Amino acid sequence: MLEEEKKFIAEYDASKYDRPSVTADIVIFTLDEEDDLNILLIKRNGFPYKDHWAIPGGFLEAGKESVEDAAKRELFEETGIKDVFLKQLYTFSDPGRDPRTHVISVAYTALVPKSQLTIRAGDDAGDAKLFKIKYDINGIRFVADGLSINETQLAFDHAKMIRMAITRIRGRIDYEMDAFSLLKDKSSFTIYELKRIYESIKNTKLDTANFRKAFLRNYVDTGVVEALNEKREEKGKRPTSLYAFIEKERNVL
Amino acid sequence: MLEEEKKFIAEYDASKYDRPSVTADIVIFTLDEEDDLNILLIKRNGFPYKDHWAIPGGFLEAGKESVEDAAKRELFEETGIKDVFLKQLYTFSDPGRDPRTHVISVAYTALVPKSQLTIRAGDDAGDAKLFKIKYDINGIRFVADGLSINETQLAFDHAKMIRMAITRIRGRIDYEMDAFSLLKDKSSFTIYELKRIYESIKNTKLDTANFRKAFLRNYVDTGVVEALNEKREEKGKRPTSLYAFIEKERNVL
DNA sequence: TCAAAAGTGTTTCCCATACACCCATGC
DNA sequence: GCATGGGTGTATGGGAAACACTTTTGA
Repeated sequence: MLEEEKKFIAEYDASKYDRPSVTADIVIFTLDEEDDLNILLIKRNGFPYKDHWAIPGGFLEAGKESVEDAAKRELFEETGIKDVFLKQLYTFSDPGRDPRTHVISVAYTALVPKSQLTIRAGDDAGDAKLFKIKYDINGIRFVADGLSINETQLAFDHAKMIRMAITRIRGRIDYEMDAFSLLKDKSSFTIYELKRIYESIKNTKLDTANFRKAFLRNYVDTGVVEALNEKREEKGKRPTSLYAFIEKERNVL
Repeated sequence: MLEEEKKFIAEYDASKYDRPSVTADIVIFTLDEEDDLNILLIKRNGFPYKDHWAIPGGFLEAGKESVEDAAKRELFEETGIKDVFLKQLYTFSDPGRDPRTHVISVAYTALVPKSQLTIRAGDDAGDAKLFKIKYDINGIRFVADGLSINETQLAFDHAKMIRMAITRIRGRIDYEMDAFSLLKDKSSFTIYELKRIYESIKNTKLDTANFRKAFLRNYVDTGVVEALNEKREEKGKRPTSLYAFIEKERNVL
């Protein structure tokens, strides 16, 4: 590096430009016992939007971490989860979206099997809960034991983030491997477990025969999934063939 | 709003959290006279990466504008273009990606017909040029009259941004309406002009008959494109039917 | 009459969809 | 037996790909 350049950088005064605050926010999807799509919301402890429900997230520690690392850190603090599928969704940056100051939020999507989730209310959250996602004419509703929240009641522009995350995941599921992230056990699952994940995300019923054929063609024949020569037995049912997902490097796009 | 909340916001001290700088960077694609895909690069006037080529961009004026508005402002300053198709690509936030300080860059993609581009070197740029995008075994090269730049020579992580932008646009072109943005005249174009755009972006040759059928089915039959009952005559060629793109609200996803 | 580009028709194959039907298990 | 869910076979239709062919123009 040139001397001149070293000098420039040493004397660089970042404060001459106004800087925004930056947060990482995470839309965490999971499936509940009934195979319905759920989302994790936390109840805000402080202002603004005190006592409103929101998606988890927190401020970037500038100079120390990337926003994705901040998201991972927050995710771990909020849910105890590590090594999770985290996908950048969109960056929200309207100057007025947070009443305190200009806050830019980079939203991420995480797909997590419920068995791996440890939900706990952190410092900033009075409560943390999984909510079923229900669709009606007025938009999306979030439902958990007794509680029913309309999307307009969420903090900040979090409803927009969630809507975007649902749209995105639905669009991606057919040609990406996102669905596998929601399996309880990626290295031993049945076609029908995977099918139920697809159905929950797309909010439709799928044909068994056709799903099976697509599964074999797209995943097994291409080597993404390996057929284990084992069966899982459950009472009252015919034993089911098991498959294993071969983990690959994940693309950030 | 509660009194308590008002007080909280009034007394909120944003400076207690370290904040990063934020920039908007723009990958501007266009087609040249030979229908090759081009990208706009500027030569940096100041440190860091002085005299290196980079994609245009600039700092967000925090509190005054969204990052997208900053991108539009920079785009106008650099190219004289307004009302352009701008798509958020990805947010880059590694703490070390800029030697000055932690700089988070939100990258955007713009597709602009060359006829609408007014290229001029701005305050921060010693030079601004359109470069042909060439692919070889070593990656991408950028070529303009005499100049040939390897992707590793670009400033910051801009090579990564460009590669991502190309991948994204290729993936989107078949099911989005991005290609229309590159037409000289969206309200009067031929099938073959559109076909050449597809070919440049995908870097392949397409079959005339099949492209025509897909065009009629996907765009004309769905009302996205209207068949004008006019023909454009050019010497030496059979007259070509003209079509008009019906502009719709654009989705940010 | 020839080159160049516009435009048409046909055939083949793959795949999505629909749906009827058979299989293995526990009770 | 029958309910439950696992698993198979087949018929249909539409679209993608390949390609041979015709049309209109200017030179």
